Amino acid sequence: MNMQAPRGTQDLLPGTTESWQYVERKLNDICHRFNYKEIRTPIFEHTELFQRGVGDTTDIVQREMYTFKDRGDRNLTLRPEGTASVVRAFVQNKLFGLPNQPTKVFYFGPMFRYERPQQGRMRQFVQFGVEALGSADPAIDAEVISLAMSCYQELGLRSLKLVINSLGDTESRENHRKALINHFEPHKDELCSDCQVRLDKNPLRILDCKKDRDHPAMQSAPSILDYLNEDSGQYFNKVRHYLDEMGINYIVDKNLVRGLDYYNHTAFEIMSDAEGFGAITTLSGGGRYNGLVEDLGGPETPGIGFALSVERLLMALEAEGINLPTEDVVDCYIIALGEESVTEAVRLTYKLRKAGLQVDKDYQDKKFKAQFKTADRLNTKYVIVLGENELEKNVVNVKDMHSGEQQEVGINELENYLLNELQGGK
RNA sequence: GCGAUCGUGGCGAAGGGGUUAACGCACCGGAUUGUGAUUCCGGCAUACGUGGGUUCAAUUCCCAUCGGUCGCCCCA
Repeated sequence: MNMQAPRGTQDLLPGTTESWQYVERKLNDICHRFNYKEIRTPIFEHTELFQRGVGDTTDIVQREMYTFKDRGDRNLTLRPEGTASVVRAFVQNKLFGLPNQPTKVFYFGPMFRYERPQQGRMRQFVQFGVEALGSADPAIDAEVISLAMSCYQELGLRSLKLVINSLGDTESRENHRKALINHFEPHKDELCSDCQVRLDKNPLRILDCKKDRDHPAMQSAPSILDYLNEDSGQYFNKVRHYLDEMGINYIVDKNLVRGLDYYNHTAFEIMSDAEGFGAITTLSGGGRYNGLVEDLGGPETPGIGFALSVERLLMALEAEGINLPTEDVVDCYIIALGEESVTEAVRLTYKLRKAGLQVDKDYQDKKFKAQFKTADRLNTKYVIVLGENELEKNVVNVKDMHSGEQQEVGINELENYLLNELQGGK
C-alpha cells in the first residue's frame, strides 16, 4: 500500500497551518471592508461547466482537469478554478434577482489541476478569489484590482508589480484578431509549432509566447490597444484613471493575455519582483468576463473577478523575509506528582480551560524534571506544581516562568489568580 | 507531455563491492529527595526507496520502476 499523499498534494502541518489561518483571517477582513460576502460552492461540478465556462481550447480543459465518472455515470470534474462555479451558483440561485446589485462575493478553497508539480505549482492548491457580478462600471474594475493589491500590501509585501491591459469588447477583439492573422500569416513558417496552431485558434496567445518573443514580427505586431473601439478605449481609460486616483501604480503591458477564454476588457496580473522567488512569478490574475453569465444560461450580466494562489502568497512572504505574527505560547502547564494529585490535575485542567485559559499537562508519565522541561519548551507562562504536600494544604505552587518567581495559591483561588495575572501580563 | 537532479534512522548528513554503516540534531534516563539553561555520562532506533541483474559477496556497480526537488510548456 502506498502510504504517501498523491503526487502534487501536500500536508499542511502544525507550525505552518498557523500562517494559513493568519492569512485567511486577513483576507476575510479585507473582504469585509470592501463589502464582499463569502460564497462556498462544491469542490466538483459537471465537467461541462468548465468546458463551456473556461473554454474548450484552454490548456486547463484540454490537459489539466481531474475528471471522473460517478456511480450514476455522471461526468464530473474537480474544479480547476473558481469563477465558473461562482457564475453557475449565481445563475442557479438567481442571485441576479436580489436587490443591492452588483453581487460581490469571495471564495477560499482548494482547486485541482493535473500538472507536473514544481515550485509554486501543486495539483491541489488553494485559491482565494472575488467576483463582482452585475456591474459594467469601470470603477468596479478598479475596486477589484485595489482589493487584490490590498491582499498583498496589508501582509507587508513590497516587491509587487501590477500589470494591466485591455482585451477590448467583442468588436475590438475581432478586428484585432484579423489584424494579427494578417500580420503573422507571412511569417508562419518562422514561428514555433505552438504558435502555428495558435495562429488559427487563438492568435492573441501568440503575443505572450516566450519562444518567439524576439522574433521581429513580434515587435511590430498590432497591439490590441490600437484596435480598441471608442467604447473599449474609454472604458480602459477610466479604469486607469480610477487607479491613478487611488494611488495604485501599474504597468500597461499590451502583450498581457490571460489564459482563459472568458476574458474581455480589463485584464491584470500581479507579480512578485522579490529576489529568489523562483521561476514562477505570477501571484494572481483576473479580469472582466462580460458574456460568461449568458454563456452559462443566465441573463446578460457583466462580471469581473480575480484569484490568487495562497501557496504563492506565502512563498512571496518568505522571499521577502516577512514573518507573520503567529503566537505559540501556552498559558499554563500543570505538573502533578502522585496518583491523587493527577486526579486533581485532571479536574483543574478542565476547570481552567472552561474558564478560558489555554492549559496543558503531561500525558507521557514523565518525571518531574522532564515535565518542567516540556513546559519550558511549550513557552508556558505559568507552571502549576501540584504534589502531595500541596494537595494536603489544598494549595498549588504557581511559578511565573518568565520571572522565575513562585507563589503558593489556594486551589479555589487559582482560577481568579491566573486570570488576573494573565490580564495584567498582557 | 519533455528535461535535469536526487532517494542512507524522526531530521540533517558521511561512506562507497566484504565495516559493529560514522558523525551531528532530536528524543529518553542519570549526575543526592520535587523546579526550566549549559555541561558531563549513559541509552535509543524494522536506516541504505522498490524490483531485477552482475558478483563468492551489493547500501556501494548496471537496468528498470516508483517517489522527491527543480526547470520547460502553461498557469494561480
